[in-house]
Amino acid sequence: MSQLPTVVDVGRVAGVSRQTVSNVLNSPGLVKPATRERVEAAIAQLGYRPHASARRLRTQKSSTLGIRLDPMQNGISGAVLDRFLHALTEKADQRGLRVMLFTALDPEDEIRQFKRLRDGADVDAFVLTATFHGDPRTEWLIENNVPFVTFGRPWGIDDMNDPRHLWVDVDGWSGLHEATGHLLGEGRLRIAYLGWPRPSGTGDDRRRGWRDAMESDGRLSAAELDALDLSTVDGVAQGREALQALLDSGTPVDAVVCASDSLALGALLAVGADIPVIGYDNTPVAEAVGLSSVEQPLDEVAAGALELLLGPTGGEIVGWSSSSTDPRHRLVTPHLVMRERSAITGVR
Amino acid sequence: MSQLPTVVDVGRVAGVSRQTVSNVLNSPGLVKPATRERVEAAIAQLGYRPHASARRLRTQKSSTLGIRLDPMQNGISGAVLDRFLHALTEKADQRGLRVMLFTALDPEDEIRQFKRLRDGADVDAFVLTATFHGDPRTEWLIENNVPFVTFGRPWGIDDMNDPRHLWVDVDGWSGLHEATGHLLGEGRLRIAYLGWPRPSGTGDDRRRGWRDAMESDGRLSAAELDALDLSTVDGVAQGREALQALLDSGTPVDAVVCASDSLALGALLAVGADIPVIGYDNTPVAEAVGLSSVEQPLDEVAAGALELLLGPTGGEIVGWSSSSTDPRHRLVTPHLVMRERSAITGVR
DNA sequence: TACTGCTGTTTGATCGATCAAATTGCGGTG
DNA sequence: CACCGCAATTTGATCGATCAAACAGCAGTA
Repeated sequence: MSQLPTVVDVGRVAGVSRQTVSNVLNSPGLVKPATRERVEAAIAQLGYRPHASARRLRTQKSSTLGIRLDPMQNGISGAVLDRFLHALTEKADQRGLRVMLFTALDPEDEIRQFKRLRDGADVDAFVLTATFHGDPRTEWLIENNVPFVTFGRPWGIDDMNDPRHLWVDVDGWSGLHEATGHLLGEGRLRIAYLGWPRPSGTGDDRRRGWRDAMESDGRLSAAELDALDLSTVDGVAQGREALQALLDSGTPVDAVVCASDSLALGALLAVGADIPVIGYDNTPVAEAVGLSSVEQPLDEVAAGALELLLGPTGGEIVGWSSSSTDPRHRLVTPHLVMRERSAITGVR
Repeated sequence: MSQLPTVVDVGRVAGVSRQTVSNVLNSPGLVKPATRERVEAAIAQLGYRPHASARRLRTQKSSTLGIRLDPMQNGISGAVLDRFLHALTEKADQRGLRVMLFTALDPEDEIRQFKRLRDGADVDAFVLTATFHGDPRTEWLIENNVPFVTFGRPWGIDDMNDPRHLWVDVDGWSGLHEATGHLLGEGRLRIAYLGWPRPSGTGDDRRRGWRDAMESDGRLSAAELDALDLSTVDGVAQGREALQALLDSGTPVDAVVCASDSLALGALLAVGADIPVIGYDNTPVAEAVGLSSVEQPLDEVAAGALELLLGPTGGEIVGWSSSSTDPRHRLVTPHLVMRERSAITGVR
């Protein structure tokens, strides 16, 4: 007992050869229906499972994605990566792929890990998060012909449409545009934007969403908008200070939209309950304190990443050269989650 | 070019056979030093990496740990699991192990995944989080002789010392005991405990830490302690309400210690800036708002889990039957992180 | 009859490593 | 000098699957 069954065992029970069993699993179309049923019955009877390592050795494919787990994302928003990771694992599972983790100290070290995992045939594609301009990682992957997809668009103009660079991203512009529009629709006029210092790919994109919504509303002048456009590094205390400074300057504020939940929480502490604040990322904290926020549909992001990598249905990683008509990237639209702010309301 | 080098290639360059190369990698003691150096030079020159799948096929070991990524931990504290995951990945890397993720809908489904991953030789040990009394998962793993370790002690009395059940946990009693002691040392007397409803393994353990510290202080009666002992389901709003109710009842409170950062944040909102509050888990939120908290040393937990599984140094998973003198579990002591509460102070 | 074309199935070789057994070299001993 | 024991290294077999090519069976065609 106890020895796991192999294709040979299944073949013996079903009265066919190894290869036929293999065909039932991998190319069912080749096998006569009657035979296929017999084999399938034998598989069920023996509880046969293909031996992943043996298959990988032969096919030189691991059916595994590698993803770097960051040492600790910046404060509150780290949760976003984790939710993405979960969504990715789930979607990958559905396609028969596994997700393997690794850590790295810096981009160079990460490249070293790429090499290690690729050479050991541990993974056959990578999912990257948080790419930046002139990222050495994507360059290396492209040069070495390793399939990958990034969560986050490449912010350099050249890279953006490089067909070898697959990417998925959330449309921050749209998120802030919607949030701002919602507040305008509620009759708020002087809506401030609390974001990060320029230049910041994601940050500037979100800022643009706010600004465009405000400009198409048209009631505030460019100068007035400039006054409502705040920048500070991410953090609750920083957000609070930035907004406090604005209020102290005497500028009236009807509402605030933010580039992150950390900033939003800070803003909330500064403005109190009567002025609506909308954050970004819809982190657990936002939910906990009842803060409205822009939710990134990470399920869609994960599904999109896999679709770019594998095509709409497949479970085979073929690399960027598959079909030149396939889409190369996908922009996912976030949506607004409005809340009553019950937990913090009434604090002051 | 482009074909990855194999043991044969390395052997050719070094002027030895495959097996000698293999020995250099796996049993260096068998190889004459001079030969070993030649082989190592060849390995470096060719950039040789052993093919993980080939090795696994032969040895029937995957050098991979499986861990379930939960659908979304309860609110704020989800971050704890994520930090553990990171620590685990890092420590596993150091021992040449990989971490593979999977998802499951419920314990039964998780067992199905165990089977799948084990049969496919994808992983050879599992790390479980959040075990509960009479957990079918640990039972299945024990019965089927699959090595595993849990983060979280089994709360059933029988299971606690089952030598086949390896576990690591954080000493919540000690964490609350220290937090309470710290506040007592600062001259606070009427320290409330805000925790979860009984019965809760972790929750009751933490409560006991507070209670023991208060009792050995001795200045409050049992009845007074009972009045300061609060229970509510986890959440910011719930924590705030529970504490508000206590204050409304006229009971004076000098400080609050909590079973979670969510509850602590709620408490903080209820009591304001002058009364110190200490949370649990030291989540990013606690850091963001400047809340004191009990930090779980997840590095130690992860390292401990691997040590139980593999022994102090090894990279081989041997299962629970290794040596009967090895330790079966480990209790890690958390430590207090005190903060000034700069972000929330002054809100009221 | 012999030959072609097709479908369904089987056999031989292979992926890259390790295990187990065989082999070589060599100093020591009766 | 033949032989033993030991250390260092090599050779043959194997892990479980898939690929590539061969093969059997059968219909259609000349």
